[in-house]
Amino acid sequence: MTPGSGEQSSLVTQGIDDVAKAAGVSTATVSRALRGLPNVSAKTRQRVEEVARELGYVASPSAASLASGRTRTIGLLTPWVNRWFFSNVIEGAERTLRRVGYDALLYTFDIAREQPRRAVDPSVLHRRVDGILVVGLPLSNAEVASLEALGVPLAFVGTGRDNHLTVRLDDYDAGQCATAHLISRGHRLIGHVTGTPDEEHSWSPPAARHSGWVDGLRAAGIEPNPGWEVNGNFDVQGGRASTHALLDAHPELTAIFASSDEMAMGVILAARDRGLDVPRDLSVIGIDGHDLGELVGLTTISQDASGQGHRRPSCC
Amino acid sequence: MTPGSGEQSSLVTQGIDDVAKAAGVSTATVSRALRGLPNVSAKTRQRVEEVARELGYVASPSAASLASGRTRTIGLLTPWVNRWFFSNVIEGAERTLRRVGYDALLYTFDIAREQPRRAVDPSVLHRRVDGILVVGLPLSNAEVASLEALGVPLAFVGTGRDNHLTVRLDDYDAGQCATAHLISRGHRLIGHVTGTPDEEHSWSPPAARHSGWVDGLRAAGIEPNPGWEVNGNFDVQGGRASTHALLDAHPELTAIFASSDEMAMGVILAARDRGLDVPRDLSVIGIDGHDLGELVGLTTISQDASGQGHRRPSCC
DNA sequence: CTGTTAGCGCTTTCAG
DNA sequence: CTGAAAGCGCTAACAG
Repeated sequence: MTPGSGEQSSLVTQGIDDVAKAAGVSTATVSRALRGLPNVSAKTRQRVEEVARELGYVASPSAASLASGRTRTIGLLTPWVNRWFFSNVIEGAERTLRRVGYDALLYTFDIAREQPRRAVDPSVLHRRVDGILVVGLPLSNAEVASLEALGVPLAFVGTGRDNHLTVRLDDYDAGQCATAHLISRGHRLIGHVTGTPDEEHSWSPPAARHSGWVDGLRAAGIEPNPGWEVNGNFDVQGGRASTHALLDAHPELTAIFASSDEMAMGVILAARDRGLDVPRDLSVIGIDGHDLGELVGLTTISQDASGQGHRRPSCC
Repeated sequence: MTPGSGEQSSLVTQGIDDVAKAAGVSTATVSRALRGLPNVSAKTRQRVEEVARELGYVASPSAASLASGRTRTIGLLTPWVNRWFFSNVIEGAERTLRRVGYDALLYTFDIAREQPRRAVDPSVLHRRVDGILVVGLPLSNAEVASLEALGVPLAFVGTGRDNHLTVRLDDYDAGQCATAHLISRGHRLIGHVTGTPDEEHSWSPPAARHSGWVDGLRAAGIEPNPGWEVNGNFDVQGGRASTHALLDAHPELTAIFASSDEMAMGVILAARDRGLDVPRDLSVIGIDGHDLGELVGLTTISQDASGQGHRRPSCC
């Protein structure tokens, strides 16, 4: 017996030869006809398509990949799927990819649990994808290099440097804008809840937003106190816990700029825990445009996340 | 030239033969050694592993799939990824699958936009996955049958009938419980915001929760008024809009049970729009255990979504 | 325990 | 425009 010949119990799977035989043409012609290649006469193509439909023929993706070297699959690298920004980008990307005939393979890397997190292992992507979309995952130079060594196009959304295909917010600008907004409302003592900060990547979203905050304050003649910033880990509970720490140390703060809406909601929760009224006692601003922001009176700088997932140029 | 021989520019890709040659064994032995099969001596395995590592060898998934008939990939079928329940299940499932060496392929079907939605097309999954996990997507009998015809294991989370491998909440019970809770607080005029209702599937989560609401009311001697229920489309804005319609028609309602936390938040937004205080003027209860529920004083019946994604038995 | 060998089911030259 | 044929890179009998 040869491998792989175990027939699927409930289904007689048709191969390209069956179609060729039934249509009275060669397998090469079937292949060309079904993939819409030129060099096939209209009537031949039509007959092949008809026969294929009758037989319920669907090409084997593994066989096609092996023979062609293309997988018609894009790898989605992301730290989380259950966060607002990420799930929206992923959903937008998957829909767009499927529309153009590509599959979306999901790879998550939890960057919050382990610090420093384990490096992205490119080997799982080896010969498995035709392209890689990195969603909101700040990578080290070594990681980028290892991904590039895979020899497939690499694109970024929400993070990534100028030398790559990138769709992202101007994070520096957003941070500055948020800070300026609070200053315009009369605040001068403005705290900052950042995501996972890492000194290595000055271009990562939290780092850029942080710089925006620093420069926004300085532009108003305020020298940011390093003690005014805490790490909220990009989630609600992290934002809440870090805000408590922040306000314990600096009860004088009258406003807080959080790097994401989810952390901003944590800030609001913490404020409530402490009996503070938002925005009377404490103003809060975030970044994202989270659907639930309105529910809690959150001010936010919004970004079109699913649009960003969509906007990725197809890589072929 | 043969197909697929286009070398990746930046990388000389090693094949199994290179490893075999370098290790002084046959390709079959390399294959066995690297996959951890028995019938390989410890020292041979060790040498093969070492050589493979040195050469940076990673097997081609398409070649392995074609030869073995297995893809080591599970298809995740879901209507959305940007909703609380779904993203949590997907994230849990992806992590668990990767840990056991499986890839997660994402397939979304937007069931809200089109009514009735287009049927799930099984051909995209044909020979592409070793198993299918349906996440919160109520399928028709015909769809289930077409998926089963693929000849791979099928599992459900959040929906699915008893005759399948299923992980889900007891939705009927949850609906009854939520209703009973409101009744115990003295409410008798209790509205219901459901998700996408479809008469065909009495076992779908919204339908079962709806039944729980009906029976919960009846158990207290209250006859549910069909006008007390509206469709909130499982999202915040849908919950909000439908609540306005509901309260326009039935301002006498003092409590609302929503089939999901996201819709419940929409209910709260609508209440605020109308100047109603929650819970003084209107009590609201949802189902999910959404992280943000606390922020708005939402009562909820929680379910461990990422745990449900994890709990799927591996299919091999 | 290990090697030999025949495919898995396609795609792509190359020749007509 | 179409067919023949040679692989793509592995896995799984089978024989030793």
